[in-house]
Amino acid sequence: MAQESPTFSPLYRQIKTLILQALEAGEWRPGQAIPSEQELAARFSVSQGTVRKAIDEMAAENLLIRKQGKGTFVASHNDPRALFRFLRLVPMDGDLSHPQSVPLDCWRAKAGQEASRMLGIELGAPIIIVRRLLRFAQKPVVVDEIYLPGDVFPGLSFEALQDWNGSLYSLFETRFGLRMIRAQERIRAVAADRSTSEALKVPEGTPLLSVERVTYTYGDKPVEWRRGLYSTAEHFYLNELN
Amino acid sequence: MAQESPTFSPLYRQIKTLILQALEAGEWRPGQAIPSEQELAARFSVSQGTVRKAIDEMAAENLLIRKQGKGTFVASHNDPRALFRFLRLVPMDGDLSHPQSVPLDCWRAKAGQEASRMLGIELGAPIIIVRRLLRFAQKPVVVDEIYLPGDVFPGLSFEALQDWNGSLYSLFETRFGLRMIRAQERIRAVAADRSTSEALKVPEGTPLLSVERVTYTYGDKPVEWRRGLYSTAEHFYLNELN
DNA sequence: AAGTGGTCTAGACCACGTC
DNA sequence: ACGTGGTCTAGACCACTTT
Repeated sequence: MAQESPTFSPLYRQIKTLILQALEAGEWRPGQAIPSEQELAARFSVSQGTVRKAIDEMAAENLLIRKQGKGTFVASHNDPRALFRFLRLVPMDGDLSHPQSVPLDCWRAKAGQEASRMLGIELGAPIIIVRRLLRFAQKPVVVDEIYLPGDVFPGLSFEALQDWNGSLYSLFETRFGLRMIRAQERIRAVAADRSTSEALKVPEGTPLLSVERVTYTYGDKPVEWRRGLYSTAEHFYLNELN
Repeated sequence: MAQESPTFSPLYRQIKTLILQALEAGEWRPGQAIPSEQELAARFSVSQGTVRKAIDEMAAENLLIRKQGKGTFVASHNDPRALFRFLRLVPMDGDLSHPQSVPLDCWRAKAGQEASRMLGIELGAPIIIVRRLLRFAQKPVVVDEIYLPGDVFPGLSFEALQDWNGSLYSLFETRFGLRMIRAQERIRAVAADRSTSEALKVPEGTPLLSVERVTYTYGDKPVEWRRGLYSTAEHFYLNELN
C-alpha cells in the first residue's frame, strides 16, 4: 500500500514547532515563565494534553524547565545548574568549587579553512578568537581557544570578557541573545606544546586531552568552535553512558 | 505544612518497578516481545495510559524498544545498533566498519583495593581479568583490561572469548544472562607504556586516552570495571552534549 | 480483518507553590 | 483559596504490521 501521508507529523509536534518559533523569536526571555499549558492550549486550539506532550519533549531537550506548582520556564545558562551540562571536567578529589574563567586574549581575524567549515561560514568571513584559561581552586586546568562568527557577536571585546563574572555561555545569552542548545565534542590525546605547557604549568610533552567542540543554537546553527586542552593530572572528563 | 506523603510514588512508577522486576527475573528474554499494553494494563489493573507512561520511561532508558504495529521488545546487545551505545570511538575518515575484538589473555585473580571498590565486592573475592585488543579495519586502536566479578561469570575462559563472534556485552547477555544497562566513563590523557605501545604499534610515550569504565546491570549493581587505552592517531572519542 | 503501538480528547483529581 | 504542573482514566481514532 502507498503511504497516504509520507510527511505525516502529529499535532503535538506541530505545536512544538510553534513554541520553538516563539522561543527563537524571543517572545519569552531565558529564565522567564512561558504561558500555562491551559493558555497555550487555548492559543493553539488543541487540548491541554497535546500541549503537554510538546512541552515534555522540549523539557527532555533542556529547552524548557518544568516546575510543579510554579510554571514552565525558558532554560537559561545563567542557571548555575547549567554550567556542568557542557563542562564535563571533574576534580579527582571531589572538590565541587566552581571554575574561574580568565581571559588571556581576544582578537579579530578572517576565517580559515577549518574555521569556515566548522562554523558554516564563508572563507575569509570575520571571526573573533578568544583565548582563555580555566582554573579550579586557583590551579590552571584548561586552555581554550574559541572561534566565533564575527557578525553574531558584535562588540565582543577583551574588556567585556574581563568584566563578566559567570560562564561564557551566560555572557553570550545575556549580551547577544544567543542560546547554546547542544554541542558535539571530539576528544583526542595530545602532547603539550611549549605555550600550552607554560599556561597549564605542566612539563612540555605532558599528555593532555584535546577537546574540540562545536556548539549549536536554534535550528542547528553552529555558532562556536573551540579547542580545549585539559590537564588531567588532578581532573578527569566524566561521561555517563545511558 | 507537613507533607502528607513524603514517599509518594505515582502509579505508573510502581508499574514500572513491576515490569522492571519481571525483566530482571527473566520473564521475557532480550530481543523478545513483552505483552501488549492492553494485556499489561489488565494484568496490573490499571488503564492502558498508565502502562504506556511506564513503558515510555523504560524506552527512554534503552531498556525496552517500541516498534509501532509490532509490539514492545526487550533491548538486547545482540542488536548491532547497540554496539556504539557504549563505544564512542569514531574513525576520523568516516569509515563505518565494525571493530574486531581480539582476546589477548584471560586469567583468574583476587580483587585488590581498587577492583573491590569499583565492583562493590569484598577484598580478595575472586575476579576474572581479560585483556583484549580492538581493531578497526585491521589496525589496533584500543587495548582493554577488563575486571569481572568471578561469581557472576562462571566458566568464562579464553577459549569462550575466542569462539565468540560479536561484542563482549552480547556474550555476557547470551552466556550469563547479564544485561548491561548503563556505564560511567572517566577519561584522562596518559603516555603509552612499553607493553601498550607494542600492542597498539605506536612509539613509547605517545599520548593515549585512558578510559576507565564502570558498567552497571539491573539495580545499579556494578558488574564490570575496565580500563581502555585508546590510540587517537586516526580516531577520536565522540560525545554529544544535550 | 485483526492486533499493535501512537495520537488526541475531555474530565476528574492530586501535589506543589503562592497569595 | 487559587493556579500551576502531574497523574489517571476512558474512549475514539490513526498509522503500521501481520495474517
